[in-house]
Amino acid sequence: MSKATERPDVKIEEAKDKVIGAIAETMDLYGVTPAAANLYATMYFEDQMTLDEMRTELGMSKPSMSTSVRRLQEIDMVKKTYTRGSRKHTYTAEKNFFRSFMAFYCQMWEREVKINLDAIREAQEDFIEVIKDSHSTPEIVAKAKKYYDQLEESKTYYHWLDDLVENIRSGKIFEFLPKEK
Amino acid sequence: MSKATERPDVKIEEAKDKVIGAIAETMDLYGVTPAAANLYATMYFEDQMTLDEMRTELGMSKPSMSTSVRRLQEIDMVKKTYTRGSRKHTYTAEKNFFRSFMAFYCQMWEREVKINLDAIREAQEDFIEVIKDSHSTPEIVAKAKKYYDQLEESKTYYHWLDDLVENIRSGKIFEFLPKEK
DNA sequence: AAGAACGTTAAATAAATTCTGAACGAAATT
DNA sequence: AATTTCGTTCAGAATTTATTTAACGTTCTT
Repeated sequence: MSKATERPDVKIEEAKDKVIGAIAETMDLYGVTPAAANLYATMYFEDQMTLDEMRTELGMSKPSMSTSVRRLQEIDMVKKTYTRGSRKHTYTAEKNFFRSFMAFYCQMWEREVKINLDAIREAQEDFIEVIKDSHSTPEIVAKAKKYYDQLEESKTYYHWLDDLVENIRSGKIFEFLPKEK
Repeated sequence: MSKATERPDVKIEEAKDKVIGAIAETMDLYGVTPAAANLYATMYFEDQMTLDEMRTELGMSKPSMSTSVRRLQEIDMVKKTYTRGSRKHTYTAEKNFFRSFMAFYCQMWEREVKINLDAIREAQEDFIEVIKDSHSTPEIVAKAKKYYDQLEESKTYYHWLDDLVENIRSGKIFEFLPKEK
């Protein structure tokens, strides 16, 4: 069976599937399950979907769709939409990849900054105590100083990352890197 | 047993462990296994390590260290170092987080751009064929046009991402976002 | 108020990853 | 050449993660 003689409606679905496959494949970077990745990619071509539509479209269980769509909402790649009349919840995919990018990475990077800076602050306090401790041998003090400085140095990176997040959130990044070339 | 009366050398190890825990925790974002994350975080405080040192330090098997260190090399977070005299391979962790950041994200984003742009190109060709196909009904043609335009629109994002990668690789990003504030 | 429609939770099953022990191969030492 | 050292590959075990079936609670409909 040759592709050239294929019915147009079938050909459309196959073309969509190529893109759906690519999006889903690269979404592992976003730390979502395959089900969630496939779901988002499928929704990318749909206006809005209900849980039941998702289930029939992807051939998966309803709880699976329920948890997947919740995860996608957490990273702001899917929004719940109000549809009057219908009792079923409807959801739409964020189709603007710039917004998906911004929402996801800002969230993740902020988490990275917070967790690491908190740990660094605690550790640096400990190192200072060791340095001031009269029981510490000169070797121990030297070691503590070395680690303290290494952490101090690394803070530059986390502050930079924080700055990056801010510039992405505010849209200022697009002054430097315009969307259109 | 109170922390205040703790021996300095023990206190140093505990302080290090706080940071090791934080780094390892946030490294899930980098798509590495827990073993690899722990290994990198441990190596962050070491000059260089051999496989056997890793094994004893983390209390894991040698094959596990071998695969972990290979994965870390793939994303340029660990480099193999030549140590004369020793037959054992030695490895050092990339301690400059800017370089880790750049290497990892540029690699991942380039992959995302390539996979998706390839799929988009193929799909757009298909949509054009459908549009030109005399067997296509007006509804089918309209649908194909809609999808074609949606993909065309999304290409802006991938080109921007490609541009971002380029500016990170070249270091030009730091003209806009300096490392030191 | 009873019943149906929805979505979620919980427990279980299934699937995929990760890790280990054993065997292997290459390189160096004796 | 034989033996040891070192790193990797491979097959299986163990753990974790993802998914499903079944039951539950809520809200709407009649």
